[in-house]
Amino acid sequence: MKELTKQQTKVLTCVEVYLNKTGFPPTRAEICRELGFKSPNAAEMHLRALEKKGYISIQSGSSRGISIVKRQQSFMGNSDQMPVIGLVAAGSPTLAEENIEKRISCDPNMFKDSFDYFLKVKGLSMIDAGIHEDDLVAIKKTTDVKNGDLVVVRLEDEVTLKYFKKDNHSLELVPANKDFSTIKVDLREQEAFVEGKSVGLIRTH
Amino acid sequence: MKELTKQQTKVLTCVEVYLNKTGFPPTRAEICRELGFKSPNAAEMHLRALEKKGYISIQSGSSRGISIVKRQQSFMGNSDQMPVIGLVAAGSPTLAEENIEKRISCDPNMFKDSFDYFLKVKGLSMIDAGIHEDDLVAIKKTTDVKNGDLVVVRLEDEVTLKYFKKDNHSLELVPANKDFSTIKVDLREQEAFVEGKSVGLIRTH
DNA sequence: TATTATACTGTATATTTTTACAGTATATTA
DNA sequence: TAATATACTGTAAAAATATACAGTATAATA
Repeated sequence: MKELTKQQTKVLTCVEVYLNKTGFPPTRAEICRELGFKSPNAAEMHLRALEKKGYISIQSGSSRGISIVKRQQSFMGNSDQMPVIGLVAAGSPTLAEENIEKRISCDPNMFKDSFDYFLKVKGLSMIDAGIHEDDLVAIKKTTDVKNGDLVVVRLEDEVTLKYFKKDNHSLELVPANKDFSTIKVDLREQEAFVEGKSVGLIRTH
Repeated sequence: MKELTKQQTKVLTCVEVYLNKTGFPPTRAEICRELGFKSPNAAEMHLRALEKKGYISIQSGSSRGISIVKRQQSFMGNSDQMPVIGLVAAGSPTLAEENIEKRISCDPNMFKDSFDYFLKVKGLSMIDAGIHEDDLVAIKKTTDVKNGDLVVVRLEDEVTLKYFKKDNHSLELVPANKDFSTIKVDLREQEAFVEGKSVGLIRTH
């Protein structure tokens, strides 16, 4: 399979996302709107290139006649088997097979933001945020977190789910339970690794 | 979900098959060709009926703007567009199109039990159960509920989400918030309709 | 028996959409 | 330095498409 240029990749992704969202492919004009092009011919040319390289096929004369031959990412019909990882006291929550308790069939885009895995909550430290033991918190792997975000942070071998509050060299990991106390870290003395942040939660009744 | 007529079923299947084959939905004319109709209006009418009954949604003004909401056959690892209904103070939470706030792509079997729709929570009456305002509670339509279940009950025009507790003729709807009081109903005097029970919850952070 | 729902045909038109053609600009390769 | 590939703008016209309107026919329902 021939390699794609940067813009061709953008267009292909745009088509995939649109298809994922609406259930039907975009028109040339819609691709332009999405990617900021001002001429439908811009989209047309990229689509032709994608067809020539075998990534899509175009039904000539049909509106929205684009079908994707080779997907970049596997959207897998909207439903992936998302892994569930136990929030173990020790160690980083890795996606290694032995840490995966089970998998749940659901859409990685069911929340506002996409996510990578579920973390199964242990303990009651976040109970006042409505987060119970055994709830599954959807975690997006990222280090881009803001104060107030619900984050997964690793301190040495300890992994914890808390509210994030950082001020210069001072990091505070704030629980939502008055019986627990805030974890305070001086980042000049101790390292802290942000593993990700919560984008949602699911609970089985 | 309302039942389909024979011809509506044919049209829905035709759309699914076409989509499966080509990757994009058919036009009215193509549906006609496929099913032997001689007027595009025949297809149009059936599509309108399918939309009204909630099986598809039609993007008005867009060519091939059909997306399938509810598939007839369920495939493995299926992902449906599950409706989200606002918990309005008055009236039964019906699946009529005007009550559907939006739809979320997810697996109807992602919880232990299957479910039919999401109910968007209003108010704080269940806060101590970790159920917050705007949480989406997955509701399975059933009247088969046990004491202690989290249920959706309708009393006259009032719909409420509470814990279920029934003893002979006495029904209690118990909140999880000390600022709210239990609703007590004598079933010999007032009717109560169990709309369904919660099988799970999702929350977007 | 009148009314309503289902299930179409047939036509027409406004709108959407594809797609061709004529250019411009820039970076890379020969 | 010329040629080539990438990456567009801008315009326009032909074709595809949605969709409204006016009918017809039939079976079920009130």
